[in-house]
This record gives sequence, structure tokens and C-alpha cells, in this order.
Amino acid sequence: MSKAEKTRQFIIEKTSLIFNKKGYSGTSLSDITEATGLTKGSIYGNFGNKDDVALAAYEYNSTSLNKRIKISVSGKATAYKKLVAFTDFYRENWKAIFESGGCPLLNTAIEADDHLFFLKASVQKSFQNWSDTIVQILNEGKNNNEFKKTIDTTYYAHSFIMLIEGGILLAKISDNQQLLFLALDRIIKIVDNEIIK
Amino acid sequence: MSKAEKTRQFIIEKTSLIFNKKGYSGTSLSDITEATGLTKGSIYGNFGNKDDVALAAYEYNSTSLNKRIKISVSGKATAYKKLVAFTDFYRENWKAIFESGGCPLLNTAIEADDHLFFLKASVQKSFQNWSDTIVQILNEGKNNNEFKKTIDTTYYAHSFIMLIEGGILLAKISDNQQLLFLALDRIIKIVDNEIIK
DNA sequence: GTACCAATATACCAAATGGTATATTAATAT
DNA sequence: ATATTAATATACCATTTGGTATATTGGTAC
Repeated sequence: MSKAEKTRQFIIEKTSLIFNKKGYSGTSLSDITEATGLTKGSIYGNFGNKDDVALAAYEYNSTSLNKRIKISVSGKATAYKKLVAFTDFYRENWKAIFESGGCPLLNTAIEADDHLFFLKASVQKSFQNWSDTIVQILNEGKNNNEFKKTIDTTYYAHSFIMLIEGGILLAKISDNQQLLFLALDRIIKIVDNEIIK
Repeated sequence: MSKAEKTRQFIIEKTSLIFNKKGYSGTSLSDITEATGLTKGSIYGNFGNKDDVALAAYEYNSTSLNKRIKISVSGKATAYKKLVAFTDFYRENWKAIFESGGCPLLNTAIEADDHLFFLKASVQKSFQNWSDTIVQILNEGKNNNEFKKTIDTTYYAHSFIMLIEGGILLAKISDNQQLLFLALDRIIKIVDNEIIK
């Protein structure tokens, strides 16, 4: 990794939290220089403009969350256990997630879909990727004879994502994590009642 | 209504759409003067500062959505029909809602809970109010012997709100209204399977 | 009709915004 | 050791930001 690549990574890591908390409109260049201790010249030597920093910070936020979820899920013996691990991830990490500004996909989607269009494709991809991950687990369950063969995998993937995002939203604005747990319980209930054989 | 009150209302109505689309950080004073055709002097004659305009615009956006939902629900004969009407409201109005920037509660919650704290109490109140409305319908159903007496009304109110907000989020960023309908179908499924006698 | 007050416009302010051209420093290859 | 290049800092730019003091206009009561 060249020095420029290191600095680029350094900038992303130091600003990702701010972008997730204050949003992409709400984060200024002085926020960026303050957080990194670097000057504008250095920022613009490594990024084309502010949007590029924002996009890189979003990519960092979304992929690092995704990685952590995948680690929690991987290694579980059955597809069912993977789905439980997936919800447990949020039960165990809700506090850290909330303190770092909440789900980056949720936060960024709001800004991307009517205003900051340069972020939209990236956020769409994140949701698609998330959905694909869940679909994969559901297919694994079908193949293992754990889950019903008739289930619509993308339908359930989308349902779970909605419940989690809605849960995070309501829990965060209400300062009540139980509301997120409610959504997670509902996901497991759906798995138990509709998906498992 | 005095002239000042009229102008105040005029400013709110003309800017509410911009605030919902661009967010409260993303909306500038020049956006406000442009949308209204008024000057800064006039804006600051009617509001203390930009935050006050933002807050008033949010209140306008959230209450006007709430009013429209209440109109759709009211007049229905049974509690069950009221819940159906509530989901049908989104089936019928999703396009208009999406074009005006999506759900103001969702949009504003994202900015309010880590950044623009002056909005937080107001958004919390909106969610509380929404939850209360659903709880009221559920209680009505209990009293009418339509719904099971044992159900936890706030639990279901929160579940429905999560599904709708998650559905709006996913549908909007994916440019696919079917994803919202999926959430609405799930709500009716829950009513049919768990709430109705 | 005029005096008075409410409402709006004008003209200004300092600070912050995103961005850039150039200077300086640090690293690297020869 | 030195030339070259990569990385960062400095110093500047025009524009926009939110905000305000003052001037002007419009309406209304007497």
C-alpha cells in the first residue's frame, strides 16, 4: 500500500463516523480536515471532490457492517442457525451501531433517493447485496431440507430487511432498543412459522 | 388569520416540499427565499431562525400526512376495515408520497437522532401519535369483539409502523413500489392470523 | 387624511463553504 | 548525493452561508 493509498484509507476511516452521523449534506470540508488533522490540499490530493470522500466513506461504512454480519453468520452449522445469528448480531451490537449513527444504508438511502443522487447507485447495490446474502442462506436451507422448497426467497429477504431497518429507525428515534428486538423477534417468528419445515 | 399568520403559513407551505426532499441540512435560506419569492427580511420577520422554519415545515409535513390517513380511516364501519383502509391509503397514495420525498417521519428521524437534535422531540411525538392512532383502532376492535382481547396493542402498532417505514425505504431506494405493497400485505396477514378473532 | 404600527425589502455583515494554483516537504530511484 | 516524483501544506479564490440593522411599504384605526 503506497503512502497515498494509506492516507486515502486514513481519511476514509477518520471521516466515516462523521458522515454517518451528520449525513453527507451535513458534513463539511472543515469537518473532514478537523477529523483527519490534514489540510484541504491533502484531501484534494487524494480525492477529486467532497462527493468522492462521501462516497468512499459510505462504501467503507456499508461494507464494514456487512463484513461483521457475515463473520457472525459464517461457521454456523445450519441455515436456521445462520438466520438466528443474523438477528443475534443486532441484539449484541445494537448499542455500537446506534452510537455510530445507525445503519449506514438507512441513513444514506434517505439522502440518496431525492437529493444526493451520486450516492443512490451505491446504496441500491448495498441493499441488493444484503438481500442476496439472505437469499443465499434461504437457498442453503432449502438444499439442506431445513426449509420448505416452495418459499419465495427474495420475498423473505426483503421482509427481513424492512423489519430490521424499520426496527432500527423506531428504536433509535425512541431511544428504546426493545423496539429493535421486537422486529428481530418477528423475523424469527416468520422463520419458525413459514420457512422451516 | 392576520397577514403575518398568512405569510407564515405561506412560507411553510412553499418550503415543506423542499425540506422533505433535501433534508434540513440540505435546505438553505436561499432555497427558502427562492421557493417563496420573499426576501430574507420577510422570512426572519416571521421566524426566529432557519431552525424554526425547518421545525414548522416538519410539523406541517407530518400533520398533513397524518390528517390524510385519518380521513381515509374514518367512517369505516369496523376496526378491521379501518386497518385495511390504513394500508390501502399507502397503496393508493404511494406515488404522491414518493414524489414529495417520502415519509417525513422517516426522513426527519434520520437527521434528528444524531445531528439536528432540535427536531428530535417533534419526530418522537409524531411516532407516538401514529402509534396511538393504531392502538385506538385495535382497542376499538377489542371492544367490538372483532379482535382478540389478549393482544398487545402497542406491540402491533409498532410492528405495523416498522413494516411501513421499512417498506417505504426499500421501495423508494429500489424504485419499486411492490416492495412497499409487500410490507402492507404482511400487515394484513398479521391482522388476519394474530389479531382477528 | 393622517398618524401609527405591522409587514416586508434593502443592504449589509462576518464566517464558512467547496475548490484550486502554487509552494514546500518527504520519499524513492539512480 | 542528487534528481525526480509523490504527497502534503499554504495561501488564496469567488460564492454562499445564516443572520441583522435599517429603510420602506402597506394596511388600519381614528
